[in-house]
Amino acid sequence: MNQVEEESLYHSLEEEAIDVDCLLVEPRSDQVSVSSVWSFEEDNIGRCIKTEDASYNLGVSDSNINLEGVDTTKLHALDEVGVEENLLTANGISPCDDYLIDIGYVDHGACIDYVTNETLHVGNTSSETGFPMFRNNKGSFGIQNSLTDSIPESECQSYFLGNIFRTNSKSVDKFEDFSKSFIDDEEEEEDNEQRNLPLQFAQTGMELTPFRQDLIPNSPQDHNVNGSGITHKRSRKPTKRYIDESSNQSLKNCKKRKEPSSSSISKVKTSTVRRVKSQNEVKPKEITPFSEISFGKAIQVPFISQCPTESQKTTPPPPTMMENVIERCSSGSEDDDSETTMRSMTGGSQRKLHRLWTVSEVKKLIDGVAHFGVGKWTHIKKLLFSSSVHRTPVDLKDKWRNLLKASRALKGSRIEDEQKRSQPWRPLPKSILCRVRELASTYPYPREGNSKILKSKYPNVPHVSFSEGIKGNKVPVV
DNA sequence: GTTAGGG
DNA sequence: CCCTAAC
Repeated sequence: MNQVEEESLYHSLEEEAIDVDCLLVEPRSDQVSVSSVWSFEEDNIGRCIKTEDASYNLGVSDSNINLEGVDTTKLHALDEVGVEENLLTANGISPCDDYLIDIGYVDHGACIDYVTNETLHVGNTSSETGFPMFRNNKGSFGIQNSLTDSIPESECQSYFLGNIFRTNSKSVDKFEDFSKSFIDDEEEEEDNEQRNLPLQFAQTGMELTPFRQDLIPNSPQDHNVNGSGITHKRSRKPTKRYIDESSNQSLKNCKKRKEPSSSSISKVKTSTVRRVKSQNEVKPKEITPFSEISFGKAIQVPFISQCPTESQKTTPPPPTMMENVIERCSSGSEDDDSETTMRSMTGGSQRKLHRLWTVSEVKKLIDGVAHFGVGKWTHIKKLLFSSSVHRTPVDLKDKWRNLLKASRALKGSRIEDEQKRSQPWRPLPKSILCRVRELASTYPYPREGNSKILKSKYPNVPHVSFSEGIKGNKVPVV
């Protein structure tokens, strides 16, 4: 292809890209946008985009949508059947209620997915479609249920067991805990926030980004009309943190616009995020003229350069939501009777949920220390705290440290009854503290009176009383 | 990846 | 609970 041809092609592509961009930034005009997209694609299939791409952007993974048999019927069905029916969950919750009100474009994609994919099955849905709302909590879970309506229940269960608890290889009991925690979980407000995610997500245009990417740089022969055998990596839904940061970002941008001199697109540094490992890279974004000054819309992914030579950066996939899911799943289990949900919002970075240590947890920890010794936090975690996911080995270590402190304090002031008054914040039974003290003498915490405390004293001591019998395997020979 | 220790 | 150095 010579250069002239290339240029003309790029030029036309550029125009069409602009059109699409207009579509993309108007997520609320539901019917129009969807049908327009299809007609657009119908017209330009030869050059610009292949069916797979379109379905990709609409959330259809294994698309039955052909251009010839264009889906007027399907789209009709979409309108007539009623999306809510399709998405109604097994437990009666319709997760799309909220979505459908607000989202429009993205949701239509999702709905098309359901309507057209007659051969949809769980594995496909989960692993390949990457349906943006899937990895969420309740809502997405419900969606998943809806997808599996026609599927044997065992299959669904096996799916969840296989995927959610893949690493831990839990029993079905865990699954029950898991699902229970979805049903009667405690944090309503977080749920609400999460439900709002797709709205913002749609408005940011994040999900729509690949559409334009597919549109621009590829040469015609790259567009496989059949779209067979091409797997796309799909952009994921941004995490809550991402949304927060983006919101802050957009607020900043809005402020800058209001301020007198807003001539240049200032490089707004991302608000200081303490945990850098969540690579939510928020790039400075240009506010498109279409965007309202609202949270989500202000941070739409800009259609930066329509020049095809400049490769557009893909928006970084936000970190997985699995962590959240797992945390939720564990929250229903065992001893989380008293669990405070203090969230300190320090500048956008969220602290981990502060969960008070229950007595049973402390007992387990002490047991573990008695069995494995101090410092074997991962062993203790794996064996005794495997069910409570939110307790990390570091947590165990910290707790043990605090217990030691407490036990020393107890030793100092020998007034046991006044425990409640002197230490109202620690309603630990004195028996436990006594045990901690005993263990502390036998298993001296590293560097904390390490050398002072009886190095010579071999731990054949009476600390066994708590859990009947140490198996004698790991006695710390000092 | 784990642990210790300071914050 | 977070962070980080040290291992």
